[in-house]
Amino acid sequence: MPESDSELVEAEAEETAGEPLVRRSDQLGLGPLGDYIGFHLRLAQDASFRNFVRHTGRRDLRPGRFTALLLIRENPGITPMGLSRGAGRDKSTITPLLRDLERQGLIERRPVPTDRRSHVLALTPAGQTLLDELCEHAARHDAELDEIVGIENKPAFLAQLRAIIERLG
Amino acid sequence: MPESDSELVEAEAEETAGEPLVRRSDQLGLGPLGDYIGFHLRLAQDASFRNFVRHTGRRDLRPGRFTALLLIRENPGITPMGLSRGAGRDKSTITPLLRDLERQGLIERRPVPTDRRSHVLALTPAGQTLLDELCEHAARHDAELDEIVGIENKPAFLAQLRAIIERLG
DNA sequence: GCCGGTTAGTTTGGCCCAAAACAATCGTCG
DNA sequence: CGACGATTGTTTTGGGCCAAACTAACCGGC
Repeated sequence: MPESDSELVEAEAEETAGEPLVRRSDQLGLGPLGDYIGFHLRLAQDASFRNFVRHTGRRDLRPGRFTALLLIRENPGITPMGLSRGAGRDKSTITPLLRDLERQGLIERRPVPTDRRSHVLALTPAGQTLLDELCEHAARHDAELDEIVGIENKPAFLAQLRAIIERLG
Repeated sequence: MPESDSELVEAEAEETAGEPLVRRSDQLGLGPLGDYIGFHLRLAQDASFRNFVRHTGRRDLRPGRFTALLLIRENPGITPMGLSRGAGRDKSTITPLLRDLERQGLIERRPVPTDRRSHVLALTPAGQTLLDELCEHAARHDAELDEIVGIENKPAFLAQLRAIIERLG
């Protein structure tokens, strides 16, 4: 009976003292990624995004909605195309966003007499109220970022982000 | 015939010397957004993302795929969950991503004998070849970012991004 | 051995986003 | 005036991403 029913045993010899077959997920190497600005930019933006949502508590009002409402308030007479450029989003992204905001009674679209293709956007009273509330959350959220970066470093940090935004247009 | 067929004319009196009805899109105000780190983080990440795609030329291989391939190469024996944590993506995002990479013949999934729930990921030769090519594009892309930020500022800049990632994790 | 809590991976549903195709309108130039 | 190119906004299509619900498998204690 020396080797009656053993056939698939040798496959495990690989494990001895060599690398483990399965890599534990808490000791990963990043390779070149560890030094890439782009990679860290992505992770930092994700973290900031999630923190914003955590602050507002409402999952239905993401940064995109907030940006839209704020730009509408700050720029009376803005059109969807203006909003698209100001928010850095494609116009095809703006259409359903405005449709939702309008359906929720937060904004109004008014026809503009000089150009029948376009229309002008404005906050409703409900929209202003909601925006005021969101602004508080956003301010607290960004104050956290200020603290992490360090107030004294903020101007330089913002300048670097702006340089990336402009030079890579 | 002093006023034979004119009735809807008075509506235009509003335009005189007051604010224009329609805001031109090249002179937008940002309000509080102009000082928000989060807002600039989002725009910078968008710009970096688009620049990466521009460098590779291929619209089907976004940064997410690149990150996955690189982490698989850098961490032999990595599992989908490890990849999820390393790349900072939800595990439900990883599933279709791996399915596609496998269908394209770029990666392999091997069963792991000690845990029948999981499997181990590995690059195929085709995957290695493609990754090598992508690495060149990625290096050039990130070198642009280095230049924009300024090599002497890069360590501090990366440290600030990492601080955001960790403290808001 | 078995049972409750945990973990790996998949599926489903929903939002955000962009590219491309399209209709309506505008401006201009002849 | 009238035609042509540019611009506004919508729709369609396709992808990435997340959260929650689900299945299968693991692991601990009893």
